[in-house]
Amino acid sequence: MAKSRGFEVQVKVNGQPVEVDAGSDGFKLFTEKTIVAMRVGGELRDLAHKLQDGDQIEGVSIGSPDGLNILRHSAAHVLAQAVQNINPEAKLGIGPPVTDGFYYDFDVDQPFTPEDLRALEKQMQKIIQSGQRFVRRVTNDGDARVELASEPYKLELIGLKGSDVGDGAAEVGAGELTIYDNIDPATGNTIWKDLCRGPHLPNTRMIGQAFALTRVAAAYWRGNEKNKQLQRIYGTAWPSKDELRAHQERLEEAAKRDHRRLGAELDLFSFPEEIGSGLAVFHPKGGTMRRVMEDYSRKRHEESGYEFVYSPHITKSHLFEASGHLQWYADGMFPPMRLDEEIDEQGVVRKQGQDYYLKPMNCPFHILIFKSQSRSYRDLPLRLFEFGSVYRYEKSGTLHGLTRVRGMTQDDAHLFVTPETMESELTNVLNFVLGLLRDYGLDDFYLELSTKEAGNPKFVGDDSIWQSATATLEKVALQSGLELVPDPGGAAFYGPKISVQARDAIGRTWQMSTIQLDFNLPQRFDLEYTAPDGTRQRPIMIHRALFGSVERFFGVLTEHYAGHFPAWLAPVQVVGIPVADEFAPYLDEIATQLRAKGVRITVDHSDDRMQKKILNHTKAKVPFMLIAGGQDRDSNAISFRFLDGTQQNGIPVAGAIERILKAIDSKAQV
RNA sequence: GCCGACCUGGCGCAAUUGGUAGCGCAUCGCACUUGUAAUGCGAGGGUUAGGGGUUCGAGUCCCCUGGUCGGCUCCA
Repeated sequence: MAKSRGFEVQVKVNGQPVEVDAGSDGFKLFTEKTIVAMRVGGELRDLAHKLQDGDQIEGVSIGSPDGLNILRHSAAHVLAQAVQNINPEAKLGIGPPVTDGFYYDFDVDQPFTPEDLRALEKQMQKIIQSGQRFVRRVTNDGDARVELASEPYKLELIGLKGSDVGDGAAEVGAGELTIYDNIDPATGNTIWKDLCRGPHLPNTRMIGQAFALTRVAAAYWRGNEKNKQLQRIYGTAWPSKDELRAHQERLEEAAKRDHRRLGAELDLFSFPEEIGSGLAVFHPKGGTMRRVMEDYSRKRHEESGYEFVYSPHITKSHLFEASGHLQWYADGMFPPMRLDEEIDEQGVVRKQGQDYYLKPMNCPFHILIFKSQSRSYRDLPLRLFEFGSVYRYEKSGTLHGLTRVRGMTQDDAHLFVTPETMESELTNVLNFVLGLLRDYGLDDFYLELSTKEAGNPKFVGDDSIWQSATATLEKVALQSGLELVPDPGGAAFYGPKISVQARDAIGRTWQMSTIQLDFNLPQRFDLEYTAPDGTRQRPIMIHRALFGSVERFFGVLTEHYAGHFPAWLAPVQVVGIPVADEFAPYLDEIATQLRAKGVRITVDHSDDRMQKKILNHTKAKVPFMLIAGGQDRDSNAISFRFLDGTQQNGIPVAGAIERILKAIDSKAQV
């Protein structure tokens, strides 16, 4: 370390005062290899950044969220360099870190193939091992335009700057324009460079071996459908091979839970090609589960003051003109069926036809039920509930198993309330929703408040109405004590909403219930009730889906439980396995007793060996296996085998029945 | 909708440079009657997603349609 010549600067490192020579950089302060960057006065900087007197400094460890982003961002640069090594004609898009990894977009003539990824990984290895230094260089618009003349997308970013860039924020920050040079440590030559805000790892070598390119995809430049599609390469990078392996194992665990796979394995549902994309059929086992889910929901709704209504799947166009759906969301609806039109020989319409639409939402129907009679304030809150089948023409590329379909069943309720009761009703609804979700086994929530985006014509209705509605929702959400995350611009076109986000067993979050306030439809349909003073008043509508859609909720629960459902939901709750045929009648008799109590039980009469039966029913994830042989029959007992492989032998039949009923009743996962 | 990859008996997979479809599981039959994750033997089942083209010959090559997957966009 060079001795100071006459003056030193004082900085604070993690709050502790430290004196260093003038002109020192972060490498002087942090000798541990795990520190890859630093925060200076809160700003992320390269370790090569020169320290100033009075700087408040913290080291950024590679394993921290900031450190991981820097690692992945640097890996993205190396990927881009590798691509241009192999194909110098490739034009660079953007290359930011994302959750668990990074991507880089390229404009290339030939899309990348999976084989290209292997070659690119090798090329990246070479770059990483060559130990190139990432060196930050401040430039200006004019110079950068000259340097990057052959990179049209970078030029566009230079023109945009700061806050306008969206995803390009990793390239050009709000402050000065910078380029990172990749310097060959042996020669000092610049091997490659990229417009970038940084910071970066000091050296490519620090990326190490724990990275992988994972997939290729297309992505619109700057996320806009109207722009050219670039070819995107996704990768992942971690501080160590163990962490990379752990990440890959998490992906494998998620794949094992994939409801599309489990749906086929457990014979729950399928998507026959003959029906059409995004349209599911539920098989007997899935159907049983659905019925149980729905029945329980019905029971709880009934207890909570909801009334049950039914409405048809199709309607004449007028209803959706009145509701505004055809004006705003016709693209998301199936095209109309034109009925009753009569045309003469000359092709002239003799009788005007009628357009019928499949319904994408239930609300207009429930509104008509409200309007079927004069309403008094005594009728309110009126809570109308329906498992309503709706159809939405989702773009083919967005369909995904049961979680994104074209035909689904909403557990939909519309509540008509007075302004005075709106707040208490919203509170009730939120508590009801959370309580019911807990019964189905989800208990880790946060809330999202979706509000309108100023100036977007998609949102209909008065600003002042939006403001008061939003304020009320926020108040109710905060009272719940749950974490509340803002979602600006995420509102429905007719009003703001609270959505309940649930974390599943492996920490993924799913949007579940939504509670939406609507001041718009009551107005469009001219809804009224008579107030205590005899005046006519407009009710407020609350839209509320609890599962969201039954199909989607079914998929989420399947993934949450990995197919190992709690006994009350399991399609087959108990299976009897005789040690030999002669014990089957003994089990049949126990099965009769259990069936009388409403338990879903089968006795396996197949001529498989007992061991094979255990295998089969374990794979089918039946919560209780009841095994019976001579010892059990002699003592009027049975033996339990559970899915984790444990067993309890010689349990008296009466106790066993009680054990099973208790598990079902308590909604426990056995 | 856009880009790319893919589609072989119910399911999971094989089939050298285009040469005439195999395996495992499942299903069915027979035998076995067994104490906690696969008993043995045998049988049936595919116009290789559908259609068209190239070729003496197509699961293999080309085109169209449908569907699936990964992304982008969208998500009332």
